[in-house]
Amino acid sequence: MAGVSTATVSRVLNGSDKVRESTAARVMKVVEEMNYRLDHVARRMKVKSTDSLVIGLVITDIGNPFFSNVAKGVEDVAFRNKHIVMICNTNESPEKENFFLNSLLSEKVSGAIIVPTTGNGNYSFFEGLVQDGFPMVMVDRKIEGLNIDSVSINNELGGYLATRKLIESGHKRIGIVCGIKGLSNTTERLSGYKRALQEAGIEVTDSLISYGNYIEEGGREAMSELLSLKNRPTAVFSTNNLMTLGCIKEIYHRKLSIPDEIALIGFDDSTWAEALIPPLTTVKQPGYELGANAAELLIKRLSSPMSSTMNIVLNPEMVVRESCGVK
Amino acid sequence: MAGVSTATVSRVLNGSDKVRESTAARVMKVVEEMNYRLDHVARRMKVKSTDSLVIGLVITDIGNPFFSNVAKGVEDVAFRNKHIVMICNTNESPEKENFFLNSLLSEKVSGAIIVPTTGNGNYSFFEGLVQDGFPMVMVDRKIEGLNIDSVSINNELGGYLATRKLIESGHKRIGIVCGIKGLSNTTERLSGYKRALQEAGIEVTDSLISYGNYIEEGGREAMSELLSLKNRPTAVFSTNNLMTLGCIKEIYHRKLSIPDEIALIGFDDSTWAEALIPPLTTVKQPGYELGANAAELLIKRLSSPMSSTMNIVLNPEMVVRESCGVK
DNA sequence: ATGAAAGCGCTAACAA
DNA sequence: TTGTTAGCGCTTTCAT
Repeated sequence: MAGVSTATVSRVLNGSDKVRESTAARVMKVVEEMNYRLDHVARRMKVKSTDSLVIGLVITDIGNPFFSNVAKGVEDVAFRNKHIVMICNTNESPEKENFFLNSLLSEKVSGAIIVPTTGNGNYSFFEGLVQDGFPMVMVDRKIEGLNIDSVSINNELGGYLATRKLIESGHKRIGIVCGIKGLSNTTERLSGYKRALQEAGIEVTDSLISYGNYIEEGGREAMSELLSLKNRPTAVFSTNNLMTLGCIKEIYHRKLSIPDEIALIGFDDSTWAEALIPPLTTVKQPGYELGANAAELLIKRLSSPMSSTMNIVLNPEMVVRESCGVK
Repeated sequence: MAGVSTATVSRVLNGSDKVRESTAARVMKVVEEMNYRLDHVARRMKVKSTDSLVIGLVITDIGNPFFSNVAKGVEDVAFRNKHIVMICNTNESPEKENFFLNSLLSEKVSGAIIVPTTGNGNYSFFEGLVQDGFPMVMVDRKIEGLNIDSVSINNELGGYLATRKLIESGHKRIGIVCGIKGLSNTTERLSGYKRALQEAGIEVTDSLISYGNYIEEGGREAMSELLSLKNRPTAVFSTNNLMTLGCIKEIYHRKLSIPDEIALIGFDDSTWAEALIPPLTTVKQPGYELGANAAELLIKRLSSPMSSTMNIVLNPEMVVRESCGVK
């Protein structure tokens, strides 16, 4: 319609190369007029897969504000780089994780950002993808032994800081509500907790360590266990936001007062943490930054697949409010 | 490799047609062995676009728990139907909305689920898409005059119920913190508020109506305005969860007590509503169901493009806790 | 029940 | 600077 070949149209649309200005203008005019839209799917058949302008994001729970912030960070950076993102929600199921990754591969996405479901379920599958050179970056959780980019927070430090804060407030019997056994961040937060105790000369007591699987109901049950102990803790460190909500509900249920009868520190500073009474002391995890950094890392890797992998570790920060007992 | 033509492989992989069992088995064996994966992109070049197995979701704020629940609902239903979803986050920007919709079209998605940014910014654009037969369903917000599927909640009823509850608790000066001017749900919630007042013979006072743009900071400012009134309200209805958080922070800041000095009802029952002191009374919006229904509607439409459009309206529910003053 | 072959819309190499 | 053309991997008619 513009009296030029398809090749020229392609050149104009890709803003590239040496096309005479007048020709480009003529093409663009027709493009506008007929509302022509490049077929991105056909394009992806020719272009190398790192140029697909689509990236995948596989997360474990889009309903969790922490992860939805991660998603927002990914989204924003992707948009700024003209990429679009396919979000998949695994609900911690390795089967769904496997299915989604295969789908993304079939979709010829340029790469993927992944919060792995468990430490090992799909290990050999991941390994194969890495060997095939599929660009991936792990976020929030790592898988040991896999040489790929990752962005995570210093969970050990987070666990340490929270526990130390509680110790500073005079507590000696400090319980912890852990997440899912076997996940790197669970292990790390727990080991930070232990380090703080040991440093203060407090013995680590097994019965004070409980697990809540990173969900609200689990947190409530774990807190219930802890509070049912004959010699119950005077303070508890809950290692994720959903479980913290469960903990709080259990505490209210038993009509105990925070922080006098039971001090509490959470993990993940959610918008609502400040609105609680008393306002919740938490370890702040920069979810948005986590996502944004992961997306930047992935997009960088697309253009330089050979550069050596890197692990970015963001430091968590204590947000001291009132639930831990000292201002 | 299996000694058959590509046509036969295609038939086997699509589980269709008349292929001899033994042939199919032979093909599948090779597929497994060589880890063959169908190229979904190439497939989409041949198949009609309603069979692409990809749908788009364009929402305004993935960081808002309400919308992330919507996304989760969409995701789950999509997965069950073997679809994958591309999520785009507009941040209420009509430009981004326009860009994303074009991208989705370029990606040849089967259809899209959309939370429109404003009542009219891209109206004619949407209209064009509808005329071209692009399957869309609006969720949460509607655009007047567009004949397409929608899933929303009865916002007017939500506004009415909340306000009536406050009236029942004996309040006569009731403020409202509205969302973004011009959005259908803002208007509807406000009109429910007015109806309840009128029904009770209470005059609608302009100074008691403020706007907070559906964000936390806006909610805080709106609440501040209301509380600065010489004759301030004794109760406030905040029309979304983020603004409610802002309201609460402002109330704490002024050291007022809920519900004695100021009663409060929120909109959107978030996980944390119950953990506040006093627990927050809210109008519960079924975000997950909203998303799930929208996805079901869209997927149905893909197979029957001609059936008449429908509007699904879900009813909100009051969750009475303590912040409104009566148990 | 299976194969041969056309063609989806694009980009890139080569030619002019 | 622009055009010609091959071919990306698949599905689908039409033959066989």
